[in-house]
Amino acid sequence: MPIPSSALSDVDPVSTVAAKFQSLGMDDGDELRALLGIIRRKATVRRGEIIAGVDDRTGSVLLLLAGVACRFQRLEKGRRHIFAFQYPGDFCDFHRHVFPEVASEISTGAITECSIGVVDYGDVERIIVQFPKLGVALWRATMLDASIFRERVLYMTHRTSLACVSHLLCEQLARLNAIGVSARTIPLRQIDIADAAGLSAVHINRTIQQLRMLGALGRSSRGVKVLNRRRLVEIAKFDGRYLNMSALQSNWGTSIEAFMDELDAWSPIENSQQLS
Amino acid sequence: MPIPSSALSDVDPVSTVAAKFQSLGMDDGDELRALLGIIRRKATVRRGEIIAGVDDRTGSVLLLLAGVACRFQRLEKGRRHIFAFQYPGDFCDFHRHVFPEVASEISTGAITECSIGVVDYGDVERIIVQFPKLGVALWRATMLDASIFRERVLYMTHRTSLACVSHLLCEQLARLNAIGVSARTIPLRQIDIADAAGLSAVHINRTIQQLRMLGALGRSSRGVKVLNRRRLVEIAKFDGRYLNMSALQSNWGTSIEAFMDELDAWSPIENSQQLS
DNA sequence: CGTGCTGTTGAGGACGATCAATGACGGTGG
DNA sequence: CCACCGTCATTGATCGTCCTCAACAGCACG
Repeated sequence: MPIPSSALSDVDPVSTVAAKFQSLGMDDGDELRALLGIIRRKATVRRGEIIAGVDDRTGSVLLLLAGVACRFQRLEKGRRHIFAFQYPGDFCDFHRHVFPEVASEISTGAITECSIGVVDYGDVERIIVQFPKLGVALWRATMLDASIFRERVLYMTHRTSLACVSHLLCEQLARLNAIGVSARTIPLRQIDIADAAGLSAVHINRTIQQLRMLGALGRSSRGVKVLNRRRLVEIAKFDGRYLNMSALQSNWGTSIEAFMDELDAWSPIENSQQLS
Repeated sequence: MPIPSSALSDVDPVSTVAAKFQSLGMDDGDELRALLGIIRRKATVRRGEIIAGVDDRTGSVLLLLAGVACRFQRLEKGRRHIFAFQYPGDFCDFHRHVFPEVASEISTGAITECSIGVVDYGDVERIIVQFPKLGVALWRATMLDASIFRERVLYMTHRTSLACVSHLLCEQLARLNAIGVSARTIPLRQIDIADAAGLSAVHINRTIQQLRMLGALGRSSRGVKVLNRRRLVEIAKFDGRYLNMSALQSNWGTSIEAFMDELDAWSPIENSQQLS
């Protein structure tokens, strides 16, 4: 039985960006080539560092090529709110160039070590004029972000922490899956989950322990280890359609059944303790 | 002393759309004329009715010309989550045309009687190609929506209900102000506020009573009556920069001081009971 | 081999949900 | 003109979730 499991640093940038574009409704045509063609250079950012800070005034758009990043805002008392997690193929900071007046407080940080592509925003404007469909695709990317955020807020507001956290984890699994990464460990600290879910780290810890007792999660020194995706999906009542990721994996979303079958094929249930 | 107070049905569609476009970084040039030129017809929707439902499959984009609308999603048990309030000049349902796969569950409803302009989405695509700057402006409109939503979520997650509700009300005042409406009554029911803030209607009621005792609000049979904006802004710690509404009123945002001075000039403090 | 970050556990308290009933108001039809 | 009814606002009481503070354990890293 093949266990597809590639680390996040192994992803191929080109195919990842292509997959992302496919999920935005573009085929791999001239637009994709044009976009890839304007990547000027690459950079590496270490875990915990800022990729794009509040005060940066460069004309560069950043495209995440490997690793996991997050868009966040600092609040008073040093707290942090994470609006979005970002994976290879995602643009980190388009908002800062398209509408800088409005998104001024938002930074992007590296959750794991990240590799990023640097693109000149002027070049983006140029190829948007050349390929109007590309402009619409980038617009759609913003709407996809909004959709993901809306769904999270729905869970934050109207569900228990158990559903909220499990849903958040399902989202990460789906997005990792969409870029060809089938790892069972999600590289997020409990603090990251807390700041994204709007809950305290203490409560996240207790919720994760509940999910462990339900057999969905396991223990892991760094990151969250998923033992049983099917159970996680059940607990979260996860329906991935809002992610529009039919491109790489038609199993998520359209048919939960097929999705779960496929998952269990390579994700044996190792642990099934009951919550007493 | 002049009391500028125009009802929402009195707003002039053209100048309102123009103001909106200005806040998106466009000048009133050919793009605006092109956009206004493709409005095919107008329609009226009564209070409480659906403007754009989940299953509507028309090729028409709707542009709110008068009234207040909201973008919402129905949840189980008949509950409703309001993602955004919409005012004249706002597009109601671009997401449904630009990225229908992802925004499928979202409807738009009329909070007050609404007048809407109907635009053919094909026409929009056509003039976007003709005026690439217009495409960017619409992209920016989506980002502005996202910014407003982010700010609300920040308050929902990290503040008390008092700050959350007062902030929500400040946002509505600012947006009304931006389209030239200086009414002191916000046409939202407590239920609407509850569904937007993610709180129960009962709790909203108690929070509003607190704001009344603090002298910020008054009583009103329908809608929320604002007695003292300055106090409301203080309570909310409202900073309107995230709305990017420098166009019509430079007083909001850039300088809270000037903003509050200007407000008090025409918003006399009628009621200043103390919270015992 | 320390040192700091991350995860874990306990106890107490505050905020907001829920349920249920009542009041106030406006619109409608007889 | 008045009776009726539905919507919206209001109030009280109880309960649960999650926060906060505080202390400690364990691991990774230098």
